[in-house]
Amino acid sequence: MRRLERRPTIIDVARLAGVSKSTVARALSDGAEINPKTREAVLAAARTAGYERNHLAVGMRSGRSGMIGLVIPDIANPFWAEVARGAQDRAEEHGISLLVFSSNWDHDREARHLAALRQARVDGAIINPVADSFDDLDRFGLPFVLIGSSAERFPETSSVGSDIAQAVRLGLDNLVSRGHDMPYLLLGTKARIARARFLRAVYDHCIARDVDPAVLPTEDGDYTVEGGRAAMSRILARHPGGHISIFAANDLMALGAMLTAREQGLNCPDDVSILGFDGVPAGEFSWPGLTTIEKPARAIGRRAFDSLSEEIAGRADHSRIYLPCRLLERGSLADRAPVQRRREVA
Amino acid sequence: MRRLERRPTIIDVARLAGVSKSTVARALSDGAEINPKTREAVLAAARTAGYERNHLAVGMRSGRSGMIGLVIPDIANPFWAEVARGAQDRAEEHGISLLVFSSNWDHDREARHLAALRQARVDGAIINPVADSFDDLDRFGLPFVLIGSSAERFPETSSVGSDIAQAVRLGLDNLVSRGHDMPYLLLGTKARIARARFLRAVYDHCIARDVDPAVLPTEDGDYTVEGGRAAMSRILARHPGGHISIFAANDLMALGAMLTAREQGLNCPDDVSILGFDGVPAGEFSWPGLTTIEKPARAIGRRAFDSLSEEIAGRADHSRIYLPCRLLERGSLADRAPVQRRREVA
DNA sequence: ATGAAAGCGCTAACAT
DNA sequence: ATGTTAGCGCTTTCAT
Repeated sequence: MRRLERRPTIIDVARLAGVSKSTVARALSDGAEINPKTREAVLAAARTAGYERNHLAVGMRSGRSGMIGLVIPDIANPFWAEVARGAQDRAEEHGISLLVFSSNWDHDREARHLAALRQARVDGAIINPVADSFDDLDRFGLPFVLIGSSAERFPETSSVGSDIAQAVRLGLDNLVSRGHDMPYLLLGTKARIARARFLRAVYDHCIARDVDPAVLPTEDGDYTVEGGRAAMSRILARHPGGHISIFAANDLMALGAMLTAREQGLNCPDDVSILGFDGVPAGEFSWPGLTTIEKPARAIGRRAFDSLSEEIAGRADHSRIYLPCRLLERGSLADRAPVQRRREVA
Repeated sequence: MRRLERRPTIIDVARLAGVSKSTVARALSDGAEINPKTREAVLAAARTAGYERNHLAVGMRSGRSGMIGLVIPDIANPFWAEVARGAQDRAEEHGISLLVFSSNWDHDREARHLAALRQARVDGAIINPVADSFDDLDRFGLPFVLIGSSAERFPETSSVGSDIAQAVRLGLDNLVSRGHDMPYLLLGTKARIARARFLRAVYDHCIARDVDPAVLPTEDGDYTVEGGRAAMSRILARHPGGHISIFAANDLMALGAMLTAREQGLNCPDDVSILGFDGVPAGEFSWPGLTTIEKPARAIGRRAFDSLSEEIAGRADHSRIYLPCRLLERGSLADRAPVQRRREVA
């Protein structure tokens, strides 16, 4: 492996192997018609030359860059980081590189990122759109797969997300089986699709269980710890007394509610039961551990990659995939015998 | 903006603007000699043509792909996710795209990722090497910057990390000022550079404070929650009685130790004081909140990008940067008046 | 099964 | 200040 100034190209390899450069190209590409013996010889020559394929040139000529984009709100958010990890794992298995962009819930940044992806000539993208209109995505012009709740807005597109309806059923049924009444719903930011999906799932479940959805006590949050604390304060102020059950639309609000409850001298789970939604790592270390519904973040990333591969290959199923969530029982939910129910109004 | 089958190229723009394609190229590139008026006209033509630069072609011709690589152990780990976020933010400001790879602490995967980066013709890379030899990095052949503890092994290379010595000083001094004796040291995985750096910083600090480092009680962990639990059990078994102070080399072990202490009926911070290291989000929600030393993860990512830019530009400072950490006081450390010290042996 | 030749979209001399 | 020309490294017809 001589140290060259110039990096070796297929021409160098061709010379070394005593063949033409098209033969080298064929040896390098997978399904090409070539004599196995010549291929071996070429590959050996490539090895001794220290040759490495120039993906820029390959991409330019073949129209396949071997890269895909991932556009998520925040790579530092544990949920999205897990999604990224799943996508990256799968991409790696397929020899695909991943370009990662954080949109920061900003419409303009997202648009710029989509443009950057196009200019990088990625083969496709996995996107959690903050855009409320289809415009930017429509203009995207490349194959893509949507992830997360906002996918709901784009019915014509392949998407991968978690099964919110199943998740809410899981949570509510667990609460009921423990002898709880309908919990306070700690909702997320208004106008966010995720909020509407959560609420609709609760409503559907109520109707299926013959409960009047209108009686559901709700409180607005904004998916942050602080929002959870504030909402909890308001719940405490309005609550008539007795055990309080909370179902938060995400873990951060649940954790915030737990902090505020404790500061007010309330014990979780004896006085307050809190059920979260997401499955963030922090829920494992709170006291008590946060019982929550875990979204399959990494699996979402993996499946999104698979769906994107289909899209790129042109096998346009345009599938909408909802992955099931699972309940993580950790101790923030009280076990209330049905007999005790009366006392809770006291 | 007509809908073309073929994506417009500079030739289309040139035709539309009535100039040659080199003029278009000049209008598009930043520091080129061109009449401002023609540039405007060309840019306008590009806009109406719906032209978007092909970065693959640009990269191929100019030798600059406009992409850099980020190789970290695990994008799903909150610390590395923050680093990634910092690097991505800065990259975005400079119009650079980020290729992200998780090495999973695996030597072979890392080597494959470095090869992939070379083949993608990235302009450079930010790397946390798991490699214990310089070989792979030496062969890398592209500008790069090291991040994290392992950088210690490669003195000739630009690196960005946290100032462990300052961090340890911060923690130990705080412990002393609260009236604690030297704490049990909960160390990380043997043979990991990070472990040695931490230990050396403690020793240095001891010597500076005229304490015999040999008396330091240590316990081995492996940077995981489980490792922290196991180590805590051993500490509990060997501890003669009285208040226990723990200084863990990372937050996960600290959190594990906290869980075990509570399970053994010990109160934190009354019976056990625990000091962590990292600043993971979970520490905010434990009970009590974990007092810890926060590493400037996002800033490390940002600075790493800046250093890499220097390397790429050829301004080879080969700087070693250590960013300061800060103490996050959250309640897992007891305030022990000096007078109380005697009781701790009781 | 292999080689020759054309060209992907762009930049960088070199002319003018 | 702008145009002309020659590739960057590769894939892909089209011959042979």
